[in-house]
Amino acid sequence: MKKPTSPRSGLTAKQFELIAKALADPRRMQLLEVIAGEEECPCQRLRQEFPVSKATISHHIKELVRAGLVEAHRDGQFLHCEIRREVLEAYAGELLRRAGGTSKATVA
Amino acid sequence: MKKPTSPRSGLTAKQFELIAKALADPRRMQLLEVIAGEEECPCQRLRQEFPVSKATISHHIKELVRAGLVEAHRDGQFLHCEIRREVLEAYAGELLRRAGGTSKATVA
DNA sequence: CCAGGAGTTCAACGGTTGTCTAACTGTCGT
DNA sequence: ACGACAGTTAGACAACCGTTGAACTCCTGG
Repeated sequence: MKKPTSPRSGLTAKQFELIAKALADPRRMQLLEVIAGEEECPCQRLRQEFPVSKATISHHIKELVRAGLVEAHRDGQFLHCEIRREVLEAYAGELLRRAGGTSKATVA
Repeated sequence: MKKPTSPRSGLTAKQFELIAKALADPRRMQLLEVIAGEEECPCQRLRQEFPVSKATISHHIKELVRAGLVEAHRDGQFLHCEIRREVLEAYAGELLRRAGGTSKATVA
């Protein structure tokens, strides 16, 4: 058995965990907020916004992508990040579904 | 400035962060699920459910309480845990509010 | 072709954290 | 009062993670 919890939200148990971990770091959350703020947010923008090295930015973006929270396309030498709201909403929904109990908790 | 992000959901920025971290650990999430499953869940129950030492359980519960996700009352030698759905829902709401962007994302 | 900039990868360091055992506190039944 | 049981605290250890600088690749403009 690989799926103890039924992914009614379209989220794998593993993915759910990855998202939770991705959201746990404050800096990464900030990055996500900025990415969500603009469509097709260039990676460069993030560096200007926060006092972190580009290696760190790269690392965080990789994690966000791994969690499925953002999608990254490469445009020449630039990398554009786009948030995947569906996934975030699915996470929020699954969260309430797991611990919501009596509350029907339907999101979005 | 102590509040860069306005807590429209009633969640402090700090609390938001605490909740995110509390939710990040898979085991803690499982504990929360069990707690949410029953009202007034006795601490003992959790030990039977998972193969972890009582010290670990105690630690996790402390974290959950610190995040405001559960409330614990002591009844004699027993400790009863109760989930605070309002807080969980507030977290889910704030999450979508921060990264939801275009989506209105109203929860509960 | 070459110089420079954008992003990735690597090895390393420091801090955080989940887990344990062991000792402790507090409560109940007898 | 004693012993058994529920939970807490302290200390220690291992694993993980965020962060960095440096070396690397790839793309672009001249």
